[in-house]
Order: sequence, then C-alpha cells, then structure tokens
Amino acid sequence: MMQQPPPVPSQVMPPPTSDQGGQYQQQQQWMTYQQPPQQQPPVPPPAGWTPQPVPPPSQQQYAVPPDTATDGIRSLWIGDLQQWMDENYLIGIFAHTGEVISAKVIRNKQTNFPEGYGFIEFVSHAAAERVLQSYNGVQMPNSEQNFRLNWATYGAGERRPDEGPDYTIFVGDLAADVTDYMLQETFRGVYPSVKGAKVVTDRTTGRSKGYGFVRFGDENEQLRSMTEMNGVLCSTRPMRIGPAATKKPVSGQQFQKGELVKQCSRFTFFQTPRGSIMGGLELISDEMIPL
DNA sequence: CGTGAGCGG
Repeated sequence: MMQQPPPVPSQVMPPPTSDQGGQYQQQQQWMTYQQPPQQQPPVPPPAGWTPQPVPPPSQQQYAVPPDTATDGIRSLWIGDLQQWMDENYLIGIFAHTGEVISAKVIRNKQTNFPEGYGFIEFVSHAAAERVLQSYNGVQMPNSEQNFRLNWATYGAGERRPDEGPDYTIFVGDLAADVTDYMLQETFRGVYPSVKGAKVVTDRTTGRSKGYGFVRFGDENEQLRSMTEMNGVLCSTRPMRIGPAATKKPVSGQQFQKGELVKQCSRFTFFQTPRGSIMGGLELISDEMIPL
C-alpha cells in the first residue's frame, strides 16, 4: 500500500529533503549522538514510580567510550514504536542525559518498514538503568502512547547462550499502568528464576489489554507462583493468575485450528483374534489446535 | 474474562 508521510511533529521532523517522492531514505540506519537537542525535555515521569529524577543535562559533549567487558548490558529494547519514530527521534529524547550513544530502529529487510521496535545504547549499564527506571511507562514525547522499555537481552552482535525451557503463566486483571518491567519485577522479587514478563498491548494504540505473561526458568517456581501470587497487587489491582495456554509451535510453521499437530505412538505387540502375535504402531495421544 | 510473538550486523 502507499504510505503517506506521517504527521510528524516539527520537533522530530526529519531534515527536509529535496526529493519529491515523500519516501524516506534509509542509507543511515544508525544515528549517533552529535549535538545537544533543541527540543523540549520529555514528559516527566508520574509521581510514585520514578525513584530518582533523570540527572540534569550533562556538560559533556561526547559520550565516554563504553566499557563492554565489565559493565554489563548497556542497551535497552524499546517497543511499540510508530512508523515515524526514527533514530533521530529516539536519540533526541535521551540526548539531554549526555549518556546515549546510539539508537537503531529495526526495519524489515525487504520492505524497509519499521518493525515497531529498536535498541538504544548508552554509555553504561547505570545510564541505561536510569532511563529504564524513569521513562518506562510514561508518555512518549509527541505521542499518545507510553514508553515501552526493557533491557536488551544481549548487546549488539553478542551470542545468545543456550537457554533452557520456559515455564509461563498467564496474568490477567492487570491495571492499565502496569509495564513489562513492573510485572517482571513484581515476580522476580519472589522468584529468582523469572526470565521476563510481557504485558500484551494493542499494536496500534500501545495500550495494555489488561493481561500478560511471566516466564520462569524453574518449573517449581512457576507452579508455586500460580497460587502464591494469585490476588497479589501489581500496581493497583490484584492479579488473576492462570496457566498459559498452549504456545504456538516454535518452528516457522503455521497451523490451522482443528489441525492435528502432534501424535505420539509406540510400537507394541498385540494378539489377533486368531491368536497370532503381531507388532504395530499404537496411538497413545494426539494434540489438536482447539477449534 | 483478556492466552503475545518482542532482540539487531
């Protein structure tokens, strides 16, 4: 379909281009911090969530070199991005901290349209954490929706180690202001094996649908949490916890509802009506996608 | 009252 240039607020408009097509050029996917922003500071976090305000604008003009080896993850994952929110926009938001190194919006390899998420790299783990704590869940500049931030799982280009299985629970009755991070921390404080949490949101509005998921590395903690955390407050509402419904199969395949997706058989021996012994496959169980 | 899909060269 044709994409019209989005209604970008002037503060974050890309520089005017001379081409008539109205198409964005993407030869530069990475934007790097270069100069102080001329835009207004972001919306302050609401009372009661931010433990500390964002530090005032720093005097330093250039980011200090990152210390990859000793400092841990310095990148944040950011989701629910609108089409017009480019690297320039992301950097502009955090530039006043003087601690942002770069931003990247992930785009589809074929269509080059934004996939709705990106990464922001900071000079240090601590700098990233300050942003995570103070901006997560508050309103994004020039947007109706809220920041959706989390730790990037790994730094750019880093290998992901083999992960064990996930044990997931469903969490319903979530208050509207509950973010992934809040949900995750609510459980992680009690269950060390918590790997992550996700609040399901409407892709277009970015608003919570009121439920989410928490993933555990340890099955016992998953099971315990289902009774222990049921009815516990997260933000302002008691959570309602249940088992997570069957996940989609993990391969790239798609399955239709009603389709048989798994069969389990074993080779057994049985006796025919005539008394002879034969071997054959016996169906033990199968699984269908619910209609 | 609702069972996503979200990790980059």
